[in-house]
Amino acid sequence: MLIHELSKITGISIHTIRFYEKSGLISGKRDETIKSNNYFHYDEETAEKLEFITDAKSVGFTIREIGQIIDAWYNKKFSKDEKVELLDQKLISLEQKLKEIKDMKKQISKFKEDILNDRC
Amino acid sequence: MLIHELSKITGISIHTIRFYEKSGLISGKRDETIKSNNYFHYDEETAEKLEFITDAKSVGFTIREIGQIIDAWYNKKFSKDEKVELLDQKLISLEQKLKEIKDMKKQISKFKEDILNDRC
DNA sequence: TACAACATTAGAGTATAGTCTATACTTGAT
DNA sequence: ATCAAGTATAGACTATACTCTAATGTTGTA
Repeated sequence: MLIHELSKITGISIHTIRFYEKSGLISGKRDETIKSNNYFHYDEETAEKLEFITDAKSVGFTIREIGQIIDAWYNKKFSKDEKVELLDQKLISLEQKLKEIKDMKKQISKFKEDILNDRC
Repeated sequence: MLIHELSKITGISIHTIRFYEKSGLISGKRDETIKSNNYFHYDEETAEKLEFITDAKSVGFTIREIGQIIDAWYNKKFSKDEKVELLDQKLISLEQKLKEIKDMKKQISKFKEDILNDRC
């Protein structure tokens, strides 16, 4: 599929898709049999990656981190050990975020109780 | 205390403290009895706010959101109902973040299993 | 009194993550 | 053939959250 359709099915703007392409998160392929244009073609896998990117952004991973995770998943360049180590790191950082959010929930709940009980 | 000490006890740079001051998150008081300078004076409460800001930033709240929470907590301008409603909103958004992170943990764990079992 | 260490403001610079514009070429329907 | 709609690249612009520099004034200790 071309970028327009990829944008339509993922809900991500064409500009943003191009930005992710430039950032190395995804990569369309050029059809060498077509000489008249330079259009990028995208597959289902790219659509999956874009969905992952959306989720990963919302948990606070940076573009660089998301690139690393995608590489660990799709890229042949890295050894099994390297991939597993990277994913383990990310799991640890997610565990940390989980704890921070739970603590923040407690803190804000306490704020709320104090307000309800006129303690401030 | 002056900004240097506030920086030292919170571990937040003077530049960043001034940035938070300009952003309205904290506000030092000028000592009107001292005519010779314009120095800001900070209290323990400000140090507490800065600690809160650090925690809130790390769970992904923006400066604007953090300002709202601090206002709900310290500011007399808002009604009890307004304050509670804001904090409830933030609790809901934390609950959402919690879910997203748990889902991401599952997804990355699955990636990891697939790599360990040579399914990719 | 000298001077290092502290304080202030204004504004410039940086990094991240987009978002948009300009220019130009290609494709597909009429 | 025309022309709207799609595609590509380069680069400008924006927002957020700092981070730093310059210029200038104040304070405290030797």
